[in-house]
Amino acid sequence: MRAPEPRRSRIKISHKPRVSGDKYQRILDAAISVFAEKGFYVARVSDVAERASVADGTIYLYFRNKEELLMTAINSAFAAFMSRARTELEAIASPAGKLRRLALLHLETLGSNRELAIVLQMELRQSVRFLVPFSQQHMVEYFGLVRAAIAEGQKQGVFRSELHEKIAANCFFGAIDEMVTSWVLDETFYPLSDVADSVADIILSGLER
Amino acid sequence: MRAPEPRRSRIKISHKPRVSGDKYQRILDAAISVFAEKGFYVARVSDVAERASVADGTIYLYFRNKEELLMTAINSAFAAFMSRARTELEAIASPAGKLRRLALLHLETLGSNRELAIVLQMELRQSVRFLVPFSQQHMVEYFGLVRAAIAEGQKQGVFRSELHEKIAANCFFGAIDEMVTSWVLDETFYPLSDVADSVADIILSGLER
Amino acid sequence: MRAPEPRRSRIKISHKPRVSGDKYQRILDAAISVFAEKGFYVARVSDVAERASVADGTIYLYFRNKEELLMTAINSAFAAFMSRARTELEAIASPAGKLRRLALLHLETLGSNRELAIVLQMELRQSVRFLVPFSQQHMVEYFGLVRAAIAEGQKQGVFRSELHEKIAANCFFGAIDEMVTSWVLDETFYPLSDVADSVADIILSGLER
Amino acid sequence: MRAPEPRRSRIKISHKPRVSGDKYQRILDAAISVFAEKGFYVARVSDVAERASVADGTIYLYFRNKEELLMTAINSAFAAFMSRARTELEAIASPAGKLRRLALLHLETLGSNRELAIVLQMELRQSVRFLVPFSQQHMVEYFGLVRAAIAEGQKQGVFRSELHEKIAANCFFGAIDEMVTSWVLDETFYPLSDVADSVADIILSGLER
DNA sequence: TATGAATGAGAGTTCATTCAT
DNA sequence: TATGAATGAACTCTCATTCAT
Repeated sequence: MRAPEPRRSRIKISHKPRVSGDKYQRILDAAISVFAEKGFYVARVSDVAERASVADGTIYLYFRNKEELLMTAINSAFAAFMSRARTELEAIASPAGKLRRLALLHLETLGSNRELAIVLQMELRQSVRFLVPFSQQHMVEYFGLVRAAIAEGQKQGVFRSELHEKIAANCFFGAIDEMVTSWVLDETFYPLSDVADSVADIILSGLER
Repeated sequence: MRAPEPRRSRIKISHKPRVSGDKYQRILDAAISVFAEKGFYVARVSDVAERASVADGTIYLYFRNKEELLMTAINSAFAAFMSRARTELEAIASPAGKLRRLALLHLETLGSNRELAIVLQMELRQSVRFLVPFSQQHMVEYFGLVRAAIAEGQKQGVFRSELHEKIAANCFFGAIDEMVTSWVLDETFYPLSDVADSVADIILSGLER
Repeated sequence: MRAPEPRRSRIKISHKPRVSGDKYQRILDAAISVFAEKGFYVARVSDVAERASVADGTIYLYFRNKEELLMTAINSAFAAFMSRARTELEAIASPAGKLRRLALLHLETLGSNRELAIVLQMELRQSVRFLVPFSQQHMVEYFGLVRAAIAEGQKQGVFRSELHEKIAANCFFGAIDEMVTSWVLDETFYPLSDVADSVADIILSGLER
Repeated sequence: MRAPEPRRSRIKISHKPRVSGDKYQRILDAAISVFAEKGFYVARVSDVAERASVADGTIYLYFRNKEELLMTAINSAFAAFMSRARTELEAIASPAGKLRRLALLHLETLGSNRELAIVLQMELRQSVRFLVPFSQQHMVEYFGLVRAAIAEGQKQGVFRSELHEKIAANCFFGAIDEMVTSWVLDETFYPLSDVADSVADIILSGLER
């Protein structure tokens, strides 16, 4: 994902490496960090600016408003995850293997970026309700991967066919998601990815005939 | 839970039936309703007052501030649920039966009170992070019920003993929780309790040896 | 014109004399005064609040925003003038007498309230262009009085009938208006109403056959 | 009026034809246009820059600040008008003829440049109050022409000598000015210069003995 | 000369909370 | 107990101006 030109600027061709790209990413990182720490509504735009070592006004060169800053932060993180997930899952044949891989990927990704995990657990949920359906789209995509694997497993006869595919997907996602939540709230920062196998084990046992 | 005296009241013995209890509960109901609709931060105290047909200032006779209003609303709802859950579970012997009953109770309760469901899904999570550990306590209690049932099942040999009890509890809770979330976000309001069996089925199959 | 209830308040019946009316008028007066001194755009809302001895937020109990504050200030002043003008002109039979009276009234009113004069000279003009056609309406009414008198004079044969009524009205108004402007800009505060006769004399001589 | 060197330019002798003059004038034109459209305070410097196809910063090479940009724009337009007016009036002998010519010139000039008319009607007035007495000077000069003609007419006995020369000048100017204002606000863009004769007729009749 | 990304002071406005009634 | 007008701290966002390139 390329850092865009500042919003107000007219297009210009520059021979020197852009520094703005740097700023754009710094603001995004600072946003994740600050929103994770304080929550979207409690965080002030100037907190983000300060953490990004940027003037308040600079943020508005890149983002229309505070909300867009949150959305962009969430989306770019989510998009990166989905792109990786899609690629990795393609290489795996068995539905169970796919789900197992997805669980690991999910927990690894968030387990290695606690701030992002917090923002996704807390703010994404809010944004799904209130803000643009933009972010809802990501969840739909994610669930798409899960449901496809489950449906395929049912067709192949390895998963119980009497289960409703959507309910099963919710159980799968919910179980993983709750691991993240409890990890986020936990004081002792054990490696989140360690539990991936256990979770996958329970859910897959529940799905398999 | 008893409706308390307004905070600032001077000591006074009244022979008239309390109308304050009425107002107290109306404010609490209005709070759930408004917070569900707009979210805690977007909702204004005056919105709650208006929905409760009460003056803005009246709210501060019963609650120290906006935050306490949220906490109290969440807690009173949660306490009611936990009290019922505890009672009902006592009457059930088998660990699997307990979990099955809990799933149904959880989904029935929230499925019959959408606004409450929304507040718990969205605001409880936030409050667990930021506000008093007060609300965290409830979660701990809830998980206590789940973990006790799982541990008992393992001791009885009906649940696989190699599973980490806490992880299993997370899977159970997460699966149910995600059903609520997806129901809350779903446009089509199907009866949430209908899925209780399916969810319990998947998770229990995953737990049972 | 009655001072309205604060905007946010729910209707309430009070037996005590309202103090808010006091505040409403104080804010309006302060607005005229501050806008006269600094101009609408340079004046800060907090300047108005300070001059009215009121908190910043109080202004927003009575006015939706800064612009509405200006509009209301202008309109209430203008409405008072127009109401008086209409009444007085009714009592006068001859068209020339009416115009002469109007000139005096105009110059007396503004000459005795320099701040109002400034706001009308400077801000009304702007508002006529940019803001609601609300304020334009007032000008149309004023010109209505002038044009009616001119038309009547032409019908009676005392004013030259070859003159375009609208152009004549513009000359009349423009001459008076310019007297106000030059008085507003002048350092020496001579009584503005003193020049009413001279101005009326010149214009009426120009109109009469 | 010569386009000056950009303010911060280092001394340098250039053999190439000046393009800067081009930019200087483009900025001035853009300023008139944008200020006419939005008003001085609502217009942003970047609006002017955009309309002049120039970078924001470039404007500050030629003008100290936004205010100076307005003042210069007004002054250069006014100066051009005054220079032409002075020349033309010299060639006319009779005071009445001079005033008649001035009315036509005024209405022709503004009638053929609506944007300039708007800026002068709206912004000049403001600037006369708040900004440098710089612009006031122009008005004084203009009035000087009018008053000289009136005084001369009184000396020659063609204008009524009992009239106060300054009041008469105000009537003359106010009448013309109001024609411009009403034309500016009017939707139907009739030729402004067409009314010059009528206006001059009314005022001169008022002045003549 | 020219650019436009960056700055940051400062504006309008909101709203949780108070307190006189 | 109850009210709601009043408060003012604090927020988001704008935009004139600067300066490194």
